Amino acid sequence: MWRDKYCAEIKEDDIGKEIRLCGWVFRRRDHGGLIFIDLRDRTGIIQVVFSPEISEEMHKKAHSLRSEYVIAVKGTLKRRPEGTENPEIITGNIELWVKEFEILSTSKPLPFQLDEKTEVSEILRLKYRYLDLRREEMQRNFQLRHRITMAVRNFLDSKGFIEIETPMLTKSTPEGARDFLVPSRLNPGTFYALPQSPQLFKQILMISGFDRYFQIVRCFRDEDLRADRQPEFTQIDLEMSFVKPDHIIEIVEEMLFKCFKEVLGISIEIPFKRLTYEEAFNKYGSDKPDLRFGLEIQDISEVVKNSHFKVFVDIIERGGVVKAICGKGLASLSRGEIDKLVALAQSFGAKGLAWIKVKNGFESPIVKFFSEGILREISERVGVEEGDMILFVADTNSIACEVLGKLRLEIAERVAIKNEGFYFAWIVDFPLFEWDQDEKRFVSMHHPFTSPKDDDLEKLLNMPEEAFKDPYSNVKDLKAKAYDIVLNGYEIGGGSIRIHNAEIQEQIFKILGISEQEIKKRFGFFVEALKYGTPPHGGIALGLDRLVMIMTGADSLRDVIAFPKTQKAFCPLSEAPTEVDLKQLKDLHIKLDI
RNA sequence: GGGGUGGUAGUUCAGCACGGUUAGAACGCUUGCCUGUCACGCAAGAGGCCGCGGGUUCAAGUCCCGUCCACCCCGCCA
Repeated sequence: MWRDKYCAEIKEDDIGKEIRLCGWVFRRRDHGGLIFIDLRDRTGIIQVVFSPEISEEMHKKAHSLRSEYVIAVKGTLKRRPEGTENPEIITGNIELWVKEFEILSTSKPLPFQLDEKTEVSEILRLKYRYLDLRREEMQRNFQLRHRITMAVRNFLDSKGFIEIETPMLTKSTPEGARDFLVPSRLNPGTFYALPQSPQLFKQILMISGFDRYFQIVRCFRDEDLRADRQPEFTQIDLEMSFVKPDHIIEIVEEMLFKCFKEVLGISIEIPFKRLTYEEAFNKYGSDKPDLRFGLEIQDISEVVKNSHFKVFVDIIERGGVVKAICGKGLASLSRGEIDKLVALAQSFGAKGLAWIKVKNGFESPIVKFFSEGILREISERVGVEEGDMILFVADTNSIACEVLGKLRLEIAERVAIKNEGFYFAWIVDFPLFEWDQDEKRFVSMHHPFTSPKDDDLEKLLNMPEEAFKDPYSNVKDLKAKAYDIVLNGYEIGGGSIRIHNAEIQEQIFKILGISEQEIKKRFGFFVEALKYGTPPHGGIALGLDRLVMIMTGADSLRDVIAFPKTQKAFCPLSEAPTEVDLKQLKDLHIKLDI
């Protein structure tokens, strides 16, 4: 053994003992006479002292120490002289007087400093990720991530779940996100896909009788990246047989309760709030509402339909709505800043954005179209105070809500009104399908294996084929046994009760416009499996990375994934992706066309 | 695919609106001094393709066009 203990685990009861430590030279303070080194490992730092009075030779050698050299030291632990204690660090009352030490490894001067003083560009941090990960903040994030996964594993194990691995080389599925493809050398011209999720396999495990499955599993989606989206990410995936939505919801609530308790020492409030999809959409313009603040969207169509503002009246008459939110603190915006806000609303899909400042009365070019009574009524509904601004979008309900929902987030970002803490909610009663304008067909809102609500089963099976191609048919009204879990405005998970009946499954595929031939080719194995005694089952997948991100307070997934990718899905450390040898391509029967 | 912000010593940034001597600061690095520091201190020094390409101009870090990269967002994606 090189060492007796970790640096920050040394306590005052070791005073007087001879102790061996290993670690990295964090900071050195060379006084010529005395040399102080902050020795660092994953637990923290401790001050070690090199004095010529202890060893002339070692003191001389210590002059050559530089940042991030790896050293092993042996010496006596002493209490620091009175007045030299450092209350900022755990080991601030003690220090190790070095008798002997060895330089195990030297380091080039660093491309960036490892202290938390300056924010370093991410590309550089990722290129030298091994250095970045040495930083205390990163060490903390990954230790926390580990404790979260341990809490999850222990909890699910205690509830009788078994962890089973599913293939990484699997089958491409046409619905959902773009697949990452892997060419098969042994089967020229064919490809595996990396899993977007283990969806079908975990359902087959239910058919196999495992009853309760879970997996902490990597998933892959070849879509554009965001701060909260990486091309590969990790899910806490679980599935149970003989359950209804409430069973899944309760087990997830209990799991998260244990997780927050064990890892952060926080008792979150369960059960979580539940919102229907419709409520969430109408109040917050989103299916993942951030409930850390108010600023709810208000429908004021009734109030303004008798006003003289023709734009609003016309839209209402054509079946549209007028909705508004409180622009907290925005009355001070200049005309130019308002123009920018309007442009932002337009970039979100609105035709325009009307506004009224609340500033010594009401101030706006459109104020003349409204009576004092109407203005007061609107103000009251929207909840504006002096210094705020009322923002209106008049459009179809879905556009009005979506645009105001995005503006709501923008406003909260600007005026910092978000509460601290963890605001969970379940979003339930999702539509089973939504209309895809590009493809001119219905697509699954969740995925094609989601069970309709019991009340809608009859309707679904008797749905005439003409309805499948009609965006206004009552296909859009069918509800799913699906639930999403939302935390602080992030969707951290989603699941559903699945279809366990081949007839219903085939009907769903028909509505999706997937031909029988296609069904057979893509999902044949699965539809066949459904016919051999399938228990009712359902499950959920939680985004582990997002959960860790929120629990650590990080604002990007990149800070909780050890080796993440940039927005162009590039890994600055390994420089993947790269070109490959022609020979490799030949083996795979692939010719490039670029 | 689209919009926004940024790219200047190793790092973080200033300089750019108004083009003009030798491109600055802080931290880091190197050397020397320093026995109680802890973001140690003091002194000296090294360090620049101003992202890349083109253009305007007597003159470009600064203006114009293009391009690449990073980040944030829309589309896309559970």
